[in-house]
Amino acid sequence: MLESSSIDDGADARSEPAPVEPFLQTTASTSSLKTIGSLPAADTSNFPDDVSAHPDFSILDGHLCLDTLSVRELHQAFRATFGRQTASKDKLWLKRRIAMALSNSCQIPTMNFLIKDHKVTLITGLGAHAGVDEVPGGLINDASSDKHQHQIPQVPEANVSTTEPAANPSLDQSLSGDGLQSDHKAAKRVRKPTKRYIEELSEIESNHVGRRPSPSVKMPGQGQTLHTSHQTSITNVYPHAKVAVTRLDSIGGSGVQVPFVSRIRRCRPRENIASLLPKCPQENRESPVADVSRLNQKHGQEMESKSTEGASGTFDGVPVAVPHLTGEMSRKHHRAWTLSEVMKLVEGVSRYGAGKWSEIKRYSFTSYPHRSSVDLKDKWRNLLRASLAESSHENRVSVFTETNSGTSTCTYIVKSERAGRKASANSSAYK
DNA sequence: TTTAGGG
DNA sequence: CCCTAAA
Repeated sequence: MLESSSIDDGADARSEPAPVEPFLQTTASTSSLKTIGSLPAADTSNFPDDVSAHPDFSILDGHLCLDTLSVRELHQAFRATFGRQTASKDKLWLKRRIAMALSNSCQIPTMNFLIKDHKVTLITGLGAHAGVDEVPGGLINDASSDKHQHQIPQVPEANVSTTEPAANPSLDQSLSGDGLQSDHKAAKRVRKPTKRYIEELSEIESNHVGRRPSPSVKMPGQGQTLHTSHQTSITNVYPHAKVAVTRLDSIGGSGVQVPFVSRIRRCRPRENIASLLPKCPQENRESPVADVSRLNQKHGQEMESKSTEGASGTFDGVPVAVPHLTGEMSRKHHRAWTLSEVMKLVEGVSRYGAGKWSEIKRYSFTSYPHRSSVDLKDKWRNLLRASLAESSHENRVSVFTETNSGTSTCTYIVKSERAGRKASANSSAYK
């Protein structure tokens, strides 16, 4: 799972992985749970007191791996966690209960820790979100100043809000800065739990009493987190909390947790995928799906770099071979977003407003028939998330410039982005 | 149908 | 990307 992140961005060698990777590997993912569990908490004692000062972490330090504990030890842990005894002898239940409580008590704001030089340092929130307010504007400016001169070359960030003042309140909120976290939450449309959610809950309940759920309770979401090499969330340092079926809400690291259990995807008999992509022939009938997708991904990347003038629709009929899935479950073939697509999207958002996905799709993505309006929405959300996550662990490089009028300090915010798909470097100067 | 948001 | 509730 770790490799997948490095496959995504092939040329990632420059991103100084040296200080961080070993740390991650020893504590986070690659080493097995047993190894860590049997270690007498030596690993965790490396953490500064900021972390272990939290009451529940002291417990967690001692019992990193609940799997190895006996029932009696589990009882102790339970009592330490909940402050009361329990009569249950169900090991699984105990583990779940403890792990759930532990993970729920981890209210540590994940964005405020920086792992660097083998240490976890606490970022005292003052300037942590300095660059947030220029996310979309920076996107546009960077993209346009990079290579391409688009129809909207220097759209100031105000443009985003002036074109559609009322249409994108969420965007404006995220532009306006820090105090938005609660407001943003409140602005979200309330949503009642889905059927699947209910099913999962009931399934958990039934598993509490009965037999083991299934031997393959995999770590949820190991592969899709946004961590870059410079920062990782605290919760990721303790992957053994896998027993806790919770999942961080990823927007802004707000720490909202939601019960979650991985489950096999329900297969949906898709009608005919050929109608989506008119040009795809019937060839890859039984070709290995993974290989084909990898290849096509590469293909897309190359096209992206080749068609730097972009936007001219050279991409339309790229014969991306869609693997016609043999039989039941299928999925739209993953197509990596090209730079021109992203730029189109950004431009469209700035023109029609975030949320007008159908319009953007209609007017700006006529040459990209494979991108639905939902795709646009998803991509935009990902971009926002990425830039949010990024803005919290950007590296500041101060440059002192000697001028005749005096010495001015200019702090460049160099984004430690690895894929480098959108903004590569954003600069903001202050005195 | 479109949008928003969780998975 | 997928799925689905709301609008």
